[in-house]
Amino acid sequence: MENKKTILWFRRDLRVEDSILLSIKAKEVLPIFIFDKAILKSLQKDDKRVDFIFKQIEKLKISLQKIGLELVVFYAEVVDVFVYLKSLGYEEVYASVDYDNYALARDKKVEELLTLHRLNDCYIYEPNEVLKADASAYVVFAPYYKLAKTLYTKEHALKYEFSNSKLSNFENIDKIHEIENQTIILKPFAIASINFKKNSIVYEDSKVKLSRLKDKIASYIERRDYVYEQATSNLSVDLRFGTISIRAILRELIKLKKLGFETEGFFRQLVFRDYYAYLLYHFPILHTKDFRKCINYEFNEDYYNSFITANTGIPIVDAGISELITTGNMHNRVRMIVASFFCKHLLLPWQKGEQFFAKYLMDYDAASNILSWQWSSSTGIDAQPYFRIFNPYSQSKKFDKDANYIKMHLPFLKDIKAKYLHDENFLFNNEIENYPKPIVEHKFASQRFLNSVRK
DNA sequence: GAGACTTTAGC
DNA sequence: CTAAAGTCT
Repeated sequence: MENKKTILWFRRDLRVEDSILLSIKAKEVLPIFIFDKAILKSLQKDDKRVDFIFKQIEKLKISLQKIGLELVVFYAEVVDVFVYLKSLGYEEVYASVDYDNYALARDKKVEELLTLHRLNDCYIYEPNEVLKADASAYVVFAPYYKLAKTLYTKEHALKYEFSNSKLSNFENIDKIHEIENQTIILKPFAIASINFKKNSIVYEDSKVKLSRLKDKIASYIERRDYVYEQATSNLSVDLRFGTISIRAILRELIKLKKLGFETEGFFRQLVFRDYYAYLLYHFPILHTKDFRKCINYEFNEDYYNSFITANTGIPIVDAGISELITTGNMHNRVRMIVASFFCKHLLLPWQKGEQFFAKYLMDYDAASNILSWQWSSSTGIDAQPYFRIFNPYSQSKKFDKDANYIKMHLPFLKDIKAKYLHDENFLFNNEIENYPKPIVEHKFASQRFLNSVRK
């Protein structure tokens, strides 16, 4: 290792502070980031995530310069980048783990070219760290969590320091290196060079969000489901791209605990995120297939189109879809409500809903998204029991009592009394300007779903 | 507002 | 035996 030319491949860890990648000791290192053509080609040119990532890459480049390094940015197919770097004498690459199908297939191809070292930078635990006595994986969260807690040590929250490795010599370091047909094309360092549009959104700094956790943590468990309140951490997008280290969050929790705050509820949610990545790692079939229960889905295109255009006539559902499309985010409780509605009331296959979320969510994470949809549809491992069907009206009444969330995202409903927006009878029997009547009736849809479960 | 509904891993 | 992001009566 000592004499090798080493690539540090940033992907889900777009930061300098507390980076396992930068703690790697090597003779000379080349930090890189790849705008993957295989992924980008399927996205719309104004995709908010690409804009977000580009802005993080600009920040990362500057942060790396401050410690004597540079970031080389590629716009290419991943394999083409490593063929090129191999031709320049690079022999090994370090990168954070990624367990979704696309990432696994991509990494396998990279491994055929160079030595790939995987780093567990994104999760608290290693995938084989929390296992049953017979060394198999847990399929129920409660016992997984119980063991995970007892295994948790200070080491899990360790802060990694920069190894002071020296930068490898590389030309045109300030350009974007596009590779097309084995040819390098040098382009200016701008989002237009990867054929995407700049967005005017200003993203909140992850450290600011983390510092705000102190004000939220005490009431987190009690308030996090109230969809109009800013009671959640909003850190999911930072965990997705590694603009904050999971260990930095753990250290913050340790600090808050010392100050006397009850932090376990939030910690448990972080472990849930770990657990979902762990399940996808141990049971890759979950990517696409129903695991436990099977549902006789019917793909009704009218239902689907009503759903994705926020025209189901159920206010909480349409408000959620509206939030997703306009902001790239959706409150977690609303994600559960709309996913349940999609699978159970509309009898649409969860995979279609998962893909729809994937298209818009800023914090899109394959493991969290797939496993959450599998939970909602009652088809996954440790999923919601199939007979438990969310009543969207009860849910909105409970978690958006004054309909503030609904009215924020569907402003044309602002003059309707909140209680009517949670009232199925009212919505069925009254005309609302510019708004359709509900496309399904709750009781009918629930019954239809139960009849569609293959036992 | 307490109890029924209902499944099953894991200890 | 316990636990699991709920609903309905």
